[in-house]
Amino acid sequence: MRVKTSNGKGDISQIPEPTLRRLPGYLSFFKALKINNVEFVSSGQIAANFKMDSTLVTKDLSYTGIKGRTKIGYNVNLLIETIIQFLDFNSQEKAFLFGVGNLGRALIKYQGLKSYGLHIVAGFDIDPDVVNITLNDVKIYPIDEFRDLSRKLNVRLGIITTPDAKAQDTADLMVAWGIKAIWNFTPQSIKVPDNIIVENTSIYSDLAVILNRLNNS
Amino acid sequence: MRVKTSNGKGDISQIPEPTLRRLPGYLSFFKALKINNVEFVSSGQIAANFKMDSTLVTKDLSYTGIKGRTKIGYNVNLLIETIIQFLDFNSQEKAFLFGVGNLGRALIKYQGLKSYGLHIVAGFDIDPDVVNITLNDVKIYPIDEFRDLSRKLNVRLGIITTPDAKAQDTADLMVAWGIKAIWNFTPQSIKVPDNIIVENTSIYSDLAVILNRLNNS
DNA sequence: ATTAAGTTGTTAATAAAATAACAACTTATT
DNA sequence: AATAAGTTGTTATTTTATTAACAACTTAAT
Repeated sequence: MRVKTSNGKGDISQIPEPTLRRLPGYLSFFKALKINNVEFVSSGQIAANFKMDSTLVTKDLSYTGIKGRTKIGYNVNLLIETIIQFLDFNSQEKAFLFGVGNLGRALIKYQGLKSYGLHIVAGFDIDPDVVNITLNDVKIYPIDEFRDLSRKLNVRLGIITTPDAKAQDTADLMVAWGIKAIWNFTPQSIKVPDNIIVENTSIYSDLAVILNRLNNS
Repeated sequence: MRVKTSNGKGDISQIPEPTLRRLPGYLSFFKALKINNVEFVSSGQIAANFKMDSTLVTKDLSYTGIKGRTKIGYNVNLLIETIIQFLDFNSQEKAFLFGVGNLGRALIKYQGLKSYGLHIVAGFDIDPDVVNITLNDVKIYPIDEFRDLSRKLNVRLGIITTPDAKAQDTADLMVAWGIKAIWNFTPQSIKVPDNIIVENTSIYSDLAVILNRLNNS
C-alpha cells in the first residue's frame, strides 16, 4: 500500500500547494505536543492553535492518508511519522549550494534543515577567501569543480544564494550539469527548461507584506 | 496627491497579497534592466520574463498608480521609483532581532536588506558568547535590556530567529514592550493580540514544495 | 493625413481555495 | 443498552485570484 495516496484514486501530486505549505507548520506543532507528552490531538485543537477553520485542518490532514478517531482525535506520534513520510523529510536529499555569502553560510551551518530532509553536501564560490574552507563538515569548492562533483555525487537539488546578478548564470550551469530542482533565494526570476523545478524564496515579498500592513492599518 | 491610491477611490490596503508579493520581483527585474540601460519596458516583456500573463502584469502595476505609454511601455526609472515608494522600501524601518544564531546572524550581516527598507538596529540573545559582540555595527544585547532600548528607540518591528521552543515567549515579550509587527522565521505558530501584525517566513514550506515536486513528477 | 499595428487597461469568465453546512459515526455517559 | 455529545470527513457555497476577452488609445508607417 502506498502511503502517498490520499483516497486511493488520486495521486499525491494533486495536493494543493497551500495545503503542502501548511504541513510543516502542523508538524512543528505536533512535535511540540509530543515533547509535552500529549498523545492525541483533535482537529479543533489544531485549528485553534493556528486560528483557522477545523474543516480545513481535517481536509489538509486527509491528504496524508492519516485517519483520526472520533472523540479521541489524531495520534500525535502517528501524525508526526506520517507527515515526515509524506513530505520526504527523512530522505536526506543531497544539495549543492552556490554563493557562500552571509545567507549561504547560514544555510550551510543551519543544522535544523537536516531534520527537514535537506543535506547540503558541498558549497561553491568564486571568492578565494571562502574556497577550500569547511563549514560544519561542508567543504567549499571553486566553481570549476562542480562538473566533477556533480557527476560523482549525483545531486538533484541546487541552491542559489549568489548575488542577484549571478543568479541566471548559476542556474544555467546547474541545468547543464544535471541539477533537476533549483531553490532560488535571489529576487531574480531565472529562466530554465520546463522540466526543471524552480522554487523561489523571496524574503523581500514577506518584507513587502509586513511594511504594507504596518504602514496601512 | 497621494501616490498610494490605485484609482482615487480605493485604498492601498485593498491590494491583493499575491500582487504585493510579486512587486519585489518586478523591482529586481527593473533594476537589472536599468543596469543594462533599458529605458522602457512593455507589459509583454515583463510577462515573458516571469512566464506569466501580461494582463496580470498590467493589473499588478496599476495598483502602484503608474501609467504606461502605449507602443512605448513603462519608463523603467519611474517603475523603480514608484515601486520603492509604494512598498516603503526607502523607509528604513527599524527592527529588533531576537535569537542571534546562524540565521539571525545572517540577517544582521546581510546588507541587502537595507535597500529593501529594513534596518536592524539591535540584536538580543541569552547566550553569553554572543552578548555584547557587534556584527556590522549592530550590537547584541542581553534580553534584559530590551525594555529600555525599546522605550528609547521606538521600534515597531521584531524579528524572531530563536530556537522554535522560544518563539512564543519571545513574541509575548515583544508585544509586552510595544512591538507592532512580528516577523517569525520559526515554523512555530505564535499567538498574539489581534492588533499585532504577524508574518511567518517558513523555508520549510518551500522545502516541502521542492521535495514534493522532485519526488512526484 | 490616414491607416494599421500593437499596447494599455477595463470588464467578464473561469478556476481554485477557503469557508460553511451537513451527514455519519464513535465513544463515553446515563 | 440506549442516548447524547462531540468529532471526523464529505459536499456545497462563497470568496478570491487568475485567465481570457474586449475596447480604447497612441504611435509609427504609408
